[in-house]
Amino acid sequence: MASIHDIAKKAGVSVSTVSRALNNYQDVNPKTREKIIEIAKELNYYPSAVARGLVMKRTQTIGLFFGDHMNSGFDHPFFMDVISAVREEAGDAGYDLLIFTNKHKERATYATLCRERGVDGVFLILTGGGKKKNDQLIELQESGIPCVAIDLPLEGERCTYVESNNFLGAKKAVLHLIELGHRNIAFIGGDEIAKTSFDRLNGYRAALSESGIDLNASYIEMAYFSEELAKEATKKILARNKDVTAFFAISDLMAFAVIETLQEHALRVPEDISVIGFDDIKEASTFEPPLTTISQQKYAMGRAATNQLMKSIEDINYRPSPITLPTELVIRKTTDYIMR
Amino acid sequence: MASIHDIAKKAGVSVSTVSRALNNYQDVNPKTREKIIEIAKELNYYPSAVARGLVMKRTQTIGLFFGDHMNSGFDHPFFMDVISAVREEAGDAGYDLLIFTNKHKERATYATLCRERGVDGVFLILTGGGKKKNDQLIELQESGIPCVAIDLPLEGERCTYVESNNFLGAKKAVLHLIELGHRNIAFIGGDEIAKTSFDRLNGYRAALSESGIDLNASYIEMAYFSEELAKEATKKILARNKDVTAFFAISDLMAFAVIETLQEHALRVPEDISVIGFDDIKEASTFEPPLTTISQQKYAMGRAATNQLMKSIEDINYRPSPITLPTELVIRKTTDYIMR
DNA sequence: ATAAATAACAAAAACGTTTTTGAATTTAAA
DNA sequence: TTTAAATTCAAAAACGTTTTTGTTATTTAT
Repeated sequence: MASIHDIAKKAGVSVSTVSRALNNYQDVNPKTREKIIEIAKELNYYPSAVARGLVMKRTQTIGLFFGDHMNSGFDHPFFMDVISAVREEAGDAGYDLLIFTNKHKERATYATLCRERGVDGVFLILTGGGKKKNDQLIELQESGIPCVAIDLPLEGERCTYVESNNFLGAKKAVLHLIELGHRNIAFIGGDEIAKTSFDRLNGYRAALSESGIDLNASYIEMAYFSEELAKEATKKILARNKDVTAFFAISDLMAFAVIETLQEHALRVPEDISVIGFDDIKEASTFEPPLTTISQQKYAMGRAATNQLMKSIEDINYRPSPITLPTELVIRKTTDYIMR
Repeated sequence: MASIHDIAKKAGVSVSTVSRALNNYQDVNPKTREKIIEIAKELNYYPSAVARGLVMKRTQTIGLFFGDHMNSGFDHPFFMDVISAVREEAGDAGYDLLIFTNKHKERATYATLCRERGVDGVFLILTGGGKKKNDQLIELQESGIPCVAIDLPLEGERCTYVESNNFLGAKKAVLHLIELGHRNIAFIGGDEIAKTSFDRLNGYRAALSESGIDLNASYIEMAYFSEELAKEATKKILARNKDVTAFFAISDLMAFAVIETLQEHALRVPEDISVIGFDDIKEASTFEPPLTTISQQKYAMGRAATNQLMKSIEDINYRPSPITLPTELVIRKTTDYIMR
C-alpha cells in the first residue's frame, strides 16, 4: 500500500506538502499539486482512514448497536427497514456503519466500545431493560458521544431519540375497533418498561375511556414482543374471557401469532374475532388475511434519526431533540363489524 | 479518554511496560502488572482500536459490501438472513462489521476501500455485473485481501465464495412440476450473467431434457430479480403461450409477483397454474397460498462464509475453497397436479 | 534600494498504540 | 569472588496521517 511518504519521495517534496496538496490547502504551488496528484493516482494511493482517524479524532464512522433483546435485530423486519434508511442516509453524508457484535467483552459498555472504536456517533436500536443496560445508557448519555436511539427515550446534551406517536397510534387502532362495534377488546402488549409498549397501552386505555368502556385487566397480557408468548397470551385471554371479540397486538409479528392461535381454536378472523396489529411490516399486506394495522413511517424514522445524529456530530453546539412521527391506520381484512 | 500514557505516569513506569503488562507479556513483574491493571480500571481505560490498528495492521473488523444491484440489500429477506448469521458468527470470533456505504467516492474500488479502512477481510453480497464492477472484482481477487462472496463465483488465493447448489435445486423444482404432470413450464429468470441465475436455468434445462421435454425458448423470460419485471414477464409468457400450466420463478419475491399477476388474469393458483419459487424466505410460508419453493440454508451459508473468511484472515497460508450447500424442496400450496 | 509582505515549501510534533533493542539490576553458577 | 544468566524495565522506532510553526525565496510597496 502506497503511503504519503512514497509520494513525497517520488515527487521530491516533503510529506507535509503532499498532505496539504491532497487536502486542497492554498499554500501549495499549482504545479507541484498537479504533480503530486498525478503520482498519487499512479501509485494508486488512498489515505489510510485509520491513521487519519488517529490524528483527526474523527473516523467518518457511526456505530450501531442492536438486538440485545429478543425479536429486535437484523431479523426483525421493522428495524430492518429503519436500518436500511439509516444506511442510505449515512452513506450520503459520507459515513460508514460499524456494527458492534462483541458480546464477549465482559466489562465493556456502549460508551467504552464507542470510544475504543472511535466512532463519531452511534445509533441505538434496542429495547433497554435491566439495571446493567440502564447504567450503560446513562453512561452513554453523559459521555458526550452523539447518539440517537430508536424507540428508546434517551435524552441528553448530545443524545436524543426518534419514535412514532405510539399513544395516538394505539388509540387510533382501538377506536377503529370500537367504531366497528367491539367493546371487549384484548390487549397483547410488549413489556412493562419499554416506552413503546407503555405508550400503546395508554393509547388503548384512552380509547376505551373516551368511549365509556371500562378497563378490564383480564383482557390485558404482556407478550414481550415474542410470537411464542403472544400465542400463550391469546390462549389465556380466550380461556378467561369467552366474550372477547377483538385483539389489539402491539406488533404485527404478535398479531400474526394471535391470528394463528385463533384459527387453531376454530375462530375465524375477522368473522368471529377482529385483530389489529402495529408496525405495518411488509408481510402485513401479504399475510392471509391481510392484516389491519397501524403503520409506522420506518424510512422517515431512519432519516430523521440520521439527520439528528449528523447534526450532533458536525456541530458541537447542536442540541438534538426527540422526534415523534405520526402513524396511520391501514384497514385491511382482519377487522370487521362485530357479528354478535 | 485515558491513554496508556496516563496510566504510565500514574504508575510511575514507562508506556511500554504498561502495554506489555496489559497484553500479558511475561517480562513484567507480577506486582507492577497488578498495579497497572488496577490503575487502568480506575481510569476506565480502554485501548484505542484505531491506534492499535495503525501499528498492528489488524483492525478486528470485517467489511461488508452489498446491494449494488436492485433487490439485493438490507431490504432483501434472503440476504438479510445470511447477514444475520454472519453478524453472529463474526461477533463470536471477535470481529465487528463495517458496512461500506460510500457510493459517492467516484474513483474508489472495493479493494481501495478495504485498504483505506484497513479491514481484515471482506464479505461480498452483491450480484456483480458490468465491466467496471468486474474489473473491481478482479482487482480484489488479486489484492491479497481475504474475501468471501455469496452467490458470486469469486476465486483466488485468498478469495472464495459460498452458494447453494443452484443447479440441483432448480432441477428439483422443475422435476417436481413434471411429476405433477406439467410439461409446459415457464421459467422466470434473473439475468444472463449472475451465476445463480445461470445455474438455475441449466437445472431447468436438465430437468426438461431428462424428462424428454423439448426446450421452448418462448417459455423463458429474464426478470432481473425484480418484482415489477417479473410481472411483465408473466404477462408476456401468458400472451405468447396459452398452454402454459406452471411457472418456475427463481426467487420467491418474483414468484409472489407471478402469482399476483396470474390472479389478475383470473387464473387460480394452483388449480389453473402451478407456481414454484426459490429461496424459501420467511414470507413464503405466510403468503397465501403458501408458496412451494426450494429452500436455501441461509444461516448455514452465513456460517460457512464466516468460517472461510476467519480462516483466511488468521492463517496466511490457508487457501479457502468454494462451498456449495444442498437445497431442499418444500412443498406447500402453490403446486398441484395438472388439471387439463 | 530597502523593507515589508507574500508564496511555497520543510521540519517536527502529535495522535495512541506495539515491539524491538538495550540497559540495569538481581540471581544463579562457577 | 567473578562471571554468566535471568529478570525487569525504559527508550525509541514505527504505523500513516494532519497541523503548527518556521524558513527561504520571491514579490510588492515605499
